[in-house]
Parts: sequence; structure tokens; C-alpha cells
Amino acid sequence: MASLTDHIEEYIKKLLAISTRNYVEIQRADLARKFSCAPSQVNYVLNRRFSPERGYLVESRRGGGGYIRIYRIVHPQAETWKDAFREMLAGPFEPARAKQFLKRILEEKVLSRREARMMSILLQEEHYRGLSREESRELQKRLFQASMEAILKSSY
Amino acid sequence: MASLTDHIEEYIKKLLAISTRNYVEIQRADLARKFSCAPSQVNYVLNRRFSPERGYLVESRRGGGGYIRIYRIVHPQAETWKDAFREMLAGPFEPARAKQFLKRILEEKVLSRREARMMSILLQEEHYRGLSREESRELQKRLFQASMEAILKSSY
DNA sequence: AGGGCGAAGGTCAGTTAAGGTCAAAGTTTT
DNA sequence: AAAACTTTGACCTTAACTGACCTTCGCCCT
Repeated sequence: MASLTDHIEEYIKKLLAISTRNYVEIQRADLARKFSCAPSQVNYVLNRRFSPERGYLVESRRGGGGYIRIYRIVHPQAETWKDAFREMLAGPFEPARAKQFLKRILEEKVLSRREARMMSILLQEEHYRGLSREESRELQKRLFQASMEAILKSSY
Repeated sequence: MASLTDHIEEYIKKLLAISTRNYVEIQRADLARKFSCAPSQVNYVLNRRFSPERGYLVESRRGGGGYIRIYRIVHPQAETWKDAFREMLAGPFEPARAKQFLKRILEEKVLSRREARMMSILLQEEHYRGLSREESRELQKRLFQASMEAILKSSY
């Protein structure tokens, strides 16, 4: 429904689009004032919507004259998202992170909307009814990985 | 005699007809209030009356600012393979038949090669090790069906 | 130099606001 | 009567948001 978070995200993305550099710099308190919210709300948005999984990098400095810089990671060099993929698969599989990842590679046009939608089906818990959480995660991981790899192999 | 479900269905379809986009967005609680029913009733209507089989796609988000979006999907050449799809899903699920089906719709260009490859991953027995044959088949069926529907409904 | 102060930003736990699932009970159709 | 469909309520998961408290940094002032 377009929450506050959505608005702040949109605002920052607009700033990024306008910016001549590959980043924007904001003041947390300013943003919070602009949107009449708690400063920590800004951190929330940054964590959720500008995560590395989605292709962003956030840098900041505290203290007087502090700032927050948000980088759009540019041209994935064909390697970067693959790294993200590998990293996502390291450790326990988390559907939420996989979803973030999907969103990112969709934006980067690594796959089509249809393909992304199909991949996301694999992450829907409901299909795994009857299985324990562990089994379900394990399967999701296997299928997600195998599908992704299948895509990578067939280049078009 | 027009049940509650009928009314809600009708209402949503009216909204869709009016909408300038190819979807409508609702709040579950609002609808429930409007029709004085349990919120879960809305899910029921969505499941029964706005299923992919009937040409709809439902998207939602939980949490604050959550929503439910209902897309009307138009798909053009549908009918031919659609019957084959239904038939394939009738009775016990057999990966071999599913593969045949894939081959066919690939030839008919309903799917891209990449998409077909992704789909075929779901049919590979190896990913389901640890599960009984029944569980495995059940899962394959669910995932295959859901993926197929997701793909076919997102032509936009 | 160094201690203190104010100005950033960071964290985290807790609250609120959605939507989802499932099974049981009630209705209608066959 | 059986099968299919409808309704509801109890319980669950996820996302958004806030406030209290913490850390870091620059700039004084002595």
C-alpha cells in the first residue's frame, strides 16, 4: 500500500537517478524530519531496501559532520552477482535472502520477470507442506541452486 | 443463491473492470469489514475464484502497509496445450509425462528454452533424495504445476 | 595533549499492522 | 447420505515502525 518505507525508498532512488555520481549522500536526521519519522526508520529502510543483495552499498560516518552514503553498485561486471549467489548459498539457506537476490538479478536483467517468478515459486513455503523446516530448506536450496545453475549454463 | 463468496467475487471483478491497470489492490481487512465476514474468507474467495486456472494472479505482502493485488491475466493462444496440461496433472504425477509435455510446449514456443530447462530441473529425482517416492512425486507435482502457472500467467 | 561536550549515526527489543493457514463446523448440491 | 462448497476462528509469519540507549567523531577549552 505504499508504506513510509516505500516512500523513503522511492525518494532515495530518485536521488540516485538524478545524481551525477554513483552515490548519494544524506543526513539521517534530515530524512527523518522530511518524512516525519524516527531516525532509526531510515536505518530500517537502508537495511531492507538497500542491501547488498539488492545491489547497493551503504557507507556512513558518525559524529559531527556525519553522513550516510548510498552507492548503487554499477555494472555487475558479470561476476558480482555470481559472487552474491555463491555467498547466498554459503551457510544456512534463507528464502528471504534468496528473494532479495532474485529482485536484484531481475533488476540487472540477468533473468526475465517470468523466470524470476518461477524461481520464486520454489521459495514459497506452502508447497513444502508436510516437511520439516530443515527438510524444506534443504530442498529449496537444492532446487533453487540447480535451477539457477541451469539458467547460467544456457546462455540465452 | 448468491453466497457471500459470490458477492465478494463479483465485487472484485467490478473493481477490475473499473481499474485502468490490469490489477486491483485491496486490503484484506477492509474487504472483510465491508462484507462483515472473517478476513480469511477473503483468502478463500481468492483461492477459489481467482485462481490461475481461472486466469488470475494474486500477489500480496504482509506486515504494515501490506496489500493484496489481483491481476487479470489475458493469455492469447492458451487453449491447445492447456488441455494437455490438465490431462497431465490428472492422476498420479509422472515425471516422464511431464517431460513430454515440456518438450511439446517448448516446440510450440509457449516457453523459452531456458524456462523449459528450469522446469526440467524440478523433475530430476536426485534433488529429492531423502524423501519417499510418494512425497517426492507430490512435491514435484506441486512445484511443477505452480511454476508452470506462474510462468504462463506473467506475460506482462 | 587530553578531557569534555555536542552532534551525528547505530542497535535492538518491543509494539503494531498487515496477510496466511488450517481444521472444524455449517450449508448446499447431487 | 455423501460430496462439495462455504464460513469462521484460533493461531502463525512477516513487515513496518518507534524509542531508549549506545558508539563515534570533531571541536572546543584548559
